[in-house]
Amino acid sequence: MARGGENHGSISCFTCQNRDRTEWCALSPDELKRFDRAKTVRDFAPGEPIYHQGDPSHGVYCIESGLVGLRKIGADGSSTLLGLGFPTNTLGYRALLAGEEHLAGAEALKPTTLCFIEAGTVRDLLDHNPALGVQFLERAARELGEAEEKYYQSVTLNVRQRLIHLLLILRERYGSGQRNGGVTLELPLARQDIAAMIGTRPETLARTLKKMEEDGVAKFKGRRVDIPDAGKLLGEIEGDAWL
Amino acid sequence: MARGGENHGSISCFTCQNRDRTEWCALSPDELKRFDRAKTVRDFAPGEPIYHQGDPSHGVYCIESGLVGLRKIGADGSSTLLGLGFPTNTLGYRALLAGEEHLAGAEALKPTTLCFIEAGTVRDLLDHNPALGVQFLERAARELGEAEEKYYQSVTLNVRQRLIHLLLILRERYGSGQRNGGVTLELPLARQDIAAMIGTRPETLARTLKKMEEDGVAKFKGRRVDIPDAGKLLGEIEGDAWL
DNA sequence: CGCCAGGTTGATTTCGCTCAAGCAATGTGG
DNA sequence: CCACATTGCTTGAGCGAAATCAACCTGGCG
Repeated sequence: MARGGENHGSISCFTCQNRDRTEWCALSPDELKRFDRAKTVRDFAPGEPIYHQGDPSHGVYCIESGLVGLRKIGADGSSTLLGLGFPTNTLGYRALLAGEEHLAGAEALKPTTLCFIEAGTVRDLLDHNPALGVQFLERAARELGEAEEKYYQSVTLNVRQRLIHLLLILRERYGSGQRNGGVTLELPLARQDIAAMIGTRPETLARTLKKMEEDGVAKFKGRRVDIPDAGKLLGEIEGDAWL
Repeated sequence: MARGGENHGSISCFTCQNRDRTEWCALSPDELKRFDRAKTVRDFAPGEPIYHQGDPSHGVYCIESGLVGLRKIGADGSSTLLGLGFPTNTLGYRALLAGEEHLAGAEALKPTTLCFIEAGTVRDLLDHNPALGVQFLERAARELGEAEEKYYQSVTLNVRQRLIHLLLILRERYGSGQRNGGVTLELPLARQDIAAMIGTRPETLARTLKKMEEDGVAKFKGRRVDIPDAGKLLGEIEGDAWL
């Protein structure tokens, strides 16, 4: 188990590149000052837990950089990734606002830096700045739509189609186009975690990857994926509502 | 196709029994007056559509009485029920807040009365009353949790377990306890729709029901269900996080 | 070098879907 | 009132997708 770094006070919300793409863009300069003073910055190594499934919410976590996974462990020990957290995303707000426990645990999947803001501070800001509430409301509404869509896909699509959907989402962040119309991407996830993301087993995933290689729609070498013709991938899932 | 009733002005928000269990409890008397004047009341017969999948959101619908289903139709014509709307629930707020189309269509499953509030009015109230936003925020956070849980169950549980979860939810509203510790419930749904709720086919559902009867855990006569020992049902899904 | 976690492969089984037919219950028109 | 479509539900047979169980690679890494 790798150890993550400790606090480092070097990061300021005022210089944060992400800020205007987060909910916190609604804060006034005064509020931002308060927010900046109240926050705690912390680094996490891959695999390191951020909070645990079943914990009450102590506050929210704003992702500065890296990648985090929301993992739910079943009674039988099986693990499912309910979602990913990217930079600019705020984690843990759901449990805080609903007054519930965390449904899933959060852990770093890549070296990650995030800012923790204590529950009381969040609630206080929320009480005094309606615009912040609106930001979170819009965010919650969007995520609710995504969650419903994910459910719908899980009951209507097979493993191969679900995998393709995941690849297309990851392409937006980790993909790089190529001259010939193809795409290459460096996956941020291990096989096990890809399986956990689409709700299947590693064995089934391996077989699906192999079949896709045989069909010539993608090539998988370690975490590198080559997609010669993205259109062919899209063709396999056409008919789906796409966002 | 049965025709629903027309507008009837007889219902007032001031005498509405449900009001303090809805988001609109946050409205001031003044705002409520405005809300009451702006609303449109309408009856729907079973099967009648309220709004359609893919429509932009024109406003929200507050369920006064009855039952509504949120149905998503696939490219192949298959239908999935993404959720149910009970009295006191407000429908259509997600699409409005996220600025998206309706992911699913809404239709009455039982004779239903609901109040429509036009988008502009909702936005206006939201802008002037932060407490209303907080109400919707809490609601969205709760529903987000439910949606994630539903997704999780769809990838980890089999048909029988998903059916049991549904029965336990319906028991809360349609169940009546019996002297001997058993429960009887009158399902508000046809077989097809029960199947659509748990993401399976009617044939599979029929087989599952039969097996459960053979196992003596429940008896299904039409829409009436008899559960001699609720503990036995709970036993089959124990280990799950329960709310 | 040996160990171990992660990944792949193979054999088998289970679950749920598809297709097809049969069977009430309900409705409709003659 | 009866012949008959229609619709919703059940049953059966066969198939296919994915889980399971088990073995075997592979590439770090102490």
